[in-house]
Amino acid sequence: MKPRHPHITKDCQAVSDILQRIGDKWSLLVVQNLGEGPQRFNEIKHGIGNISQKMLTTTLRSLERDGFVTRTVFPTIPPRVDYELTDLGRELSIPVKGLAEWAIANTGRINEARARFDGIKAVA
Amino acid sequence: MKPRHPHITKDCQAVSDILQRIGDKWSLLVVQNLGEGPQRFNEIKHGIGNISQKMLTTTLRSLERDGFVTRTVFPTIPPRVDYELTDLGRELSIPVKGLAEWAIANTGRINEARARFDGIKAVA
DNA sequence: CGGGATCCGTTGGGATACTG
DNA sequence: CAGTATCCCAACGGATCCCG
Repeated sequence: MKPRHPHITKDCQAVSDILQRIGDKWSLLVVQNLGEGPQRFNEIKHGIGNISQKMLTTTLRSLERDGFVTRTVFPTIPPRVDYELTDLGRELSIPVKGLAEWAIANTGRINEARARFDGIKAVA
Repeated sequence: MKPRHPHITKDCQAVSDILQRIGDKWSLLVVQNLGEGPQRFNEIKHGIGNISQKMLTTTLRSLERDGFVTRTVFPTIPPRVDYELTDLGRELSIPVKGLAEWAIANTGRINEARARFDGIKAVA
């Protein structure tokens, strides 16, 4: 009996699950931008730079749904909408920051490995 | 002057970049499985359970390219191929583990937030 | 200003069949 | 056993237009 992986499968699926949420093309950029404090729609948009309005909307809705950000509407003319990280969002950003630092520190090694691999493939 | 985000954009893109690699549907599952030691193709496949052979191949190639796993072929009949984490792969698994533990611990809160959000939407 | 709706190309990923 | 090759569908994501 005694399988080699008692519970890691379930656990890892939880991780895989959350990673598919925040690991999309924009979620982390948005979270990082909001880490500086509440921001308006276009502030985030300009902070990121090349995100389409559609994807920013979609991403913000998704983050809101998962409880990572709050959305506050001021019924003024013109309308104003502020987005802000929740406690959950800020907690999430902690382990993410750990991964972030590793990523920043090791981007070079990954690119080297990739260049090496592609070089071998090209020769072969 | 003094922009609100001096360097976080670049850094965050590095993170976003790596997350798009290992944040796909299967990479982390594979890494976790290989964390137990070297394994053969079908061992990994069965360890994960519902992954298609195509995606396992693709995922392993990708991880190999980025220098996270090594691929060792034994030219026997029938052929045998072992996959194993590299040092880089094991290093990566450390911050990932941090995120993993957070994910496992907070899956409930995310699901609650989601149920709440969807409940509100349904009423509205 | 902050979106929603629509169209459309690109990519991810599963099923199946074939190969060394 | 460990792939490769092909087909095919669904989801992602950008562009554009419209609305309160």
